Amino acid sequence: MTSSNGKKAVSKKISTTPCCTKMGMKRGPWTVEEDEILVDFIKKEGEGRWRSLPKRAGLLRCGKSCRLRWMNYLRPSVKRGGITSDEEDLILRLHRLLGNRWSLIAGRIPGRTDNEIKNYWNTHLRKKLLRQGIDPQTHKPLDANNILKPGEEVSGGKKPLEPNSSSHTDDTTVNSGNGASKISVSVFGDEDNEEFGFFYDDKFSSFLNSLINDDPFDSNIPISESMLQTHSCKDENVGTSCSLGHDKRPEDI
DNA sequence: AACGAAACCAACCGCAAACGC
DNA sequence: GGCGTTTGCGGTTGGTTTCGT
Repeated sequence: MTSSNGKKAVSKKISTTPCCTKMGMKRGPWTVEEDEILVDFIKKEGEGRWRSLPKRAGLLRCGKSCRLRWMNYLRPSVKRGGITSDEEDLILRLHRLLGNRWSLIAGRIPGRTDNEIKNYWNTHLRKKLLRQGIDPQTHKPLDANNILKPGEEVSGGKKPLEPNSSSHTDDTTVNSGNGASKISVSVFGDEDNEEFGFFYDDKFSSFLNSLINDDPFDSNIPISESMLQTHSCKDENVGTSCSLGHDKRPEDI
């Protein structure tokens, strides 16, 4: 697309059950003009009320598309450019702990979006771990037959994600839904799952901070799903929303 | 230079939770 | 509490770019 990433803005495809084309909405890559309209409007009116935003801003896009474009690309806090080795290390650590909870992972990496991290994981880190003989979902060693050798391709080609990958219950288990369900995390190798108890916000924060700074797992700090929810954040410095549940809308804050 | 394969990544979809009445 | 609407998330798609032959 032509917009800020330099790619061509070409209108194209797209599949069969569009939510936007129903109402005559435009789909596909954003143009520079559309980006400008969206940025200008949000500067004036602020984020939120995505459903009505396109109409108010004069865009022929659905609200979802506007939100996505803003969150993943147009926000000033979004950092462009390659993932650094430090960021990569952090992503690995956080993924080991949290699994495919991209928004939560992104929330701890300033300027990176969930979509970007998800893409980076699927195209780089997943393969890297496989080459090292590590299961990218469980972070456990693979058996010898499954180790990806240099130059070998991940089976499944362009479908890097395992079906139901989010539902496996090995060592990084995250129950679906929010509620009061607990997250059970084992990061200590091949031992049985560690079922952590509940604890509170400050501990979660320090836990994640220790994750960033050092190996947190020596500390045996337990982590619960409810804490992850509580730490939904709209960090000014952090590009993406990182709630597990759903954030309060801006007008509610 | 031409072609095909692989890699990359923006954007889409479906779903579930939160919200508001 | 029920119900419709809105928002946000994770998984997936497919067009474009890059790489290899």
